[in-house]
Amino acid sequence: MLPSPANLIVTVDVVLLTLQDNRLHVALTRRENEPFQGHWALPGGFIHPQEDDSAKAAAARVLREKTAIASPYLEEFGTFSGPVRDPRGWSLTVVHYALVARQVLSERVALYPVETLPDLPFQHRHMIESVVQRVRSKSSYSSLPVYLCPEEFTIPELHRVYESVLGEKLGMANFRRKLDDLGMLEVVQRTDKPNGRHRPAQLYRLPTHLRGSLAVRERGI
Amino acid sequence: MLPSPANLIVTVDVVLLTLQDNRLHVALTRRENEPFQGHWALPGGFIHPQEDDSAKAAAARVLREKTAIASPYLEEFGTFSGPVRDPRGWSLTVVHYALVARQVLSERVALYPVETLPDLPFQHRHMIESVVQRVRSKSSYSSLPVYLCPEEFTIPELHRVYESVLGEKLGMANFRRKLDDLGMLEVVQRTDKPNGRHRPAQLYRLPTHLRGSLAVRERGI
DNA sequence: TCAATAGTGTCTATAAGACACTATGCC
DNA sequence: GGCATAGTGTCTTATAGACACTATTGA
Repeated sequence: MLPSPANLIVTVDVVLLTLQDNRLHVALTRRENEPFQGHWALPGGFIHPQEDDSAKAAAARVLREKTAIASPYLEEFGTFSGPVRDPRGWSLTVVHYALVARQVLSERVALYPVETLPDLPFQHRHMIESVVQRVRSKSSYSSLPVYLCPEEFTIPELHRVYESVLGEKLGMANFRRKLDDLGMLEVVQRTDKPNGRHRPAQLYRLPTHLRGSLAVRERGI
Repeated sequence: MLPSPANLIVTVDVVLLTLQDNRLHVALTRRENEPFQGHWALPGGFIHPQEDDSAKAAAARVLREKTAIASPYLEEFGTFSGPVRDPRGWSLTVVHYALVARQVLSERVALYPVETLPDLPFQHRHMIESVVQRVRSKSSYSSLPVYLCPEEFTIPELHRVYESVLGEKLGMANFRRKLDDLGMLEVVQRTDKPNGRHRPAQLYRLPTHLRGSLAVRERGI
């Protein structure tokens, strides 16, 4: 058996999601090269065997290079492959997804609401829709949405994040019971003065053993 | 940007699972080529861009060629990649898994209990263990184990299959309620005479709209 | 009628949802 | 004290598990 043919195109793509105005947005960048030069597309690129220890490492590198973001949560979603999705020939891409809190973005990055995407090459629209579905599904039984919050957050904040991602109202009392159950909260003492004219909420962060990973519940959020 | 380097090895592997004596077994084949010629390994091979419409199609072809099995359920698991897992160089493999009812196997295929695997190259052991974990997890809230049954099956049979995969006892009354809830049963009239000297169980099959896919429950089996 | 397995009805325990209540901080 | 948001207690309802019961077949 011979090594795999040289005409097989192997890339990684990253679906980077964040919340803006309580709605999921995806980060798109302008393509610098042909094909589709100048078009919006997912941040993506070739695997560099000399630099990358794995497809996931390649995705992290590509994300860093194209958006200057290092996400605390990055996971493989799956592959998309076939003879027609890239005009250059048979291609395979390993799609990853990442979640970050809203933050300052470089000028070469645009955020689009996941419901109203522009035309995108390489089946990127399909990838984004599939990832969003997976993220909604996983959010319904895990701590995943915490990665859409800043490092320190309050329960009311996290509550709004869950409601935004899932698109439904969640009772606060049950929500707290389930967060307890997930063991995903570590108390943080406030150092700053809260700003409202009302009772300030307790600050929390993700405990060390959960950073970059998920806590999961059998019976949902 | 240039096409991806030719020294990148891209393959597919298939973890084919079946039940034997109420225990999960994985199908292994003898490698025909170097490296590791003659060793047991997962059925796998290169993607053939001329023949294969996708990585999944490549996996189905490889499975057919190496084991003569066409599984009713075949799904992508994920990728394994890096510079060291294949002695020939940086490699990426798209791992798939398939479930079949126990059946006659060609002589070139051996079934090993997933708990007692031989030494395997290419991180195949790790892949099998990860897939088994995923299959157990998915079985706990979906119709997945039905693909370990023959096309027509009884509820007591399916019950034993679930118990074997999950490794725990399940109450029959609840089990039936949940199967109903999944909508995964279509009544089949028996044509043959049942063989025991006791009440024969009703035969069922998967309804057409579920063949090759899954029914899922929010609250588990 | 018996043996053996198939299949059901129902009681109890647990967890989810709803919602009213109390707590706390700032003005 | 009043307002605004944080956080809790508790009642009701839905679902899961246990287990005893009935059903159906062949001998």
